[in-house]
Amino acid sequence: MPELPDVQIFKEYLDATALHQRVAEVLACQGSLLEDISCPALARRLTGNALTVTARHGKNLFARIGDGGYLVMHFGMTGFLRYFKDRDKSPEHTRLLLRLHNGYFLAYVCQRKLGRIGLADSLEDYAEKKQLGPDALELSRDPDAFVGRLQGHRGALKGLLMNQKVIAGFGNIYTDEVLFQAGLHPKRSAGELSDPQRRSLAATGRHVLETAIEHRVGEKGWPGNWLLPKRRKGQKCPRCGRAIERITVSGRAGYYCPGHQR
DNA sequence: TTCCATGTTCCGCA
DNA sequence: TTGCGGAACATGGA
Repeated sequence: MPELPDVQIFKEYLDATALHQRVAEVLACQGSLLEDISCPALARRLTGNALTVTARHGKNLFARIGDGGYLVMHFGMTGFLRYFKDRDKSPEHTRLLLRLHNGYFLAYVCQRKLGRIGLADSLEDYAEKKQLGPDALELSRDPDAFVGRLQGHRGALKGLLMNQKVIAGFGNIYTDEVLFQAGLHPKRSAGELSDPQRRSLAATGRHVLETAIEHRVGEKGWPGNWLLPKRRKGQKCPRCGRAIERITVSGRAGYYCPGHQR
């Protein structure tokens, strides 16, 4: 689930729940998910402080610790946050569990352990360290910058959009949706696109991301004319009725409509 | 049992 | 040297 729209919703969830609540105790910590810090060191850093401000860059969620640096959370393929009052309701696969001064708990849950938790002095430092490209939502709102960012690449469009070093935020799911709505084949070479086509791709990307966030489509179900609810081989394309096909592009499964994506 | 899955990283090839 | 694509990683459900 956790691509840019999902992480934006996690951010809003954290803002509405655990934000400003001081951490009383770190009750669980999976060391293998931590980047460049130990569990005891992380616990020392968090205990007695509150998460005060949140931010997001691509698929990374940042939460400022007191007035110091940031806790950085990446959710892998299966991560999410949960805020709850009864410790017995602690979700399975909780990898970091905070007890807060108001008696509630905040859990970072990650079944497949592909997520990461770390610290950063600033968003800029972290983005540089991870070589992250500009945030996809911000970049798509600036069509000229988006066009410039895509120039000079010649690989498959799907791989390009999923490359976090080029643009941070699109994953496998939403890349399929953007290319579907843009009418572009996932294997189409990025180098073949004209600048007007790149500009149009920015508008489609912006529309998909904003719609997904505003309507919480990941939770509530996707619009019927989107690819995502039909993202299985043999389903009918909601635009032209052709059968959806599955191909492998840049090492990932891609679903597309051979009728109108070229 | 085998395959597949919304994540990133690493390695080999051109 | 750089860009691209595939394999590997950890875990569990179909």
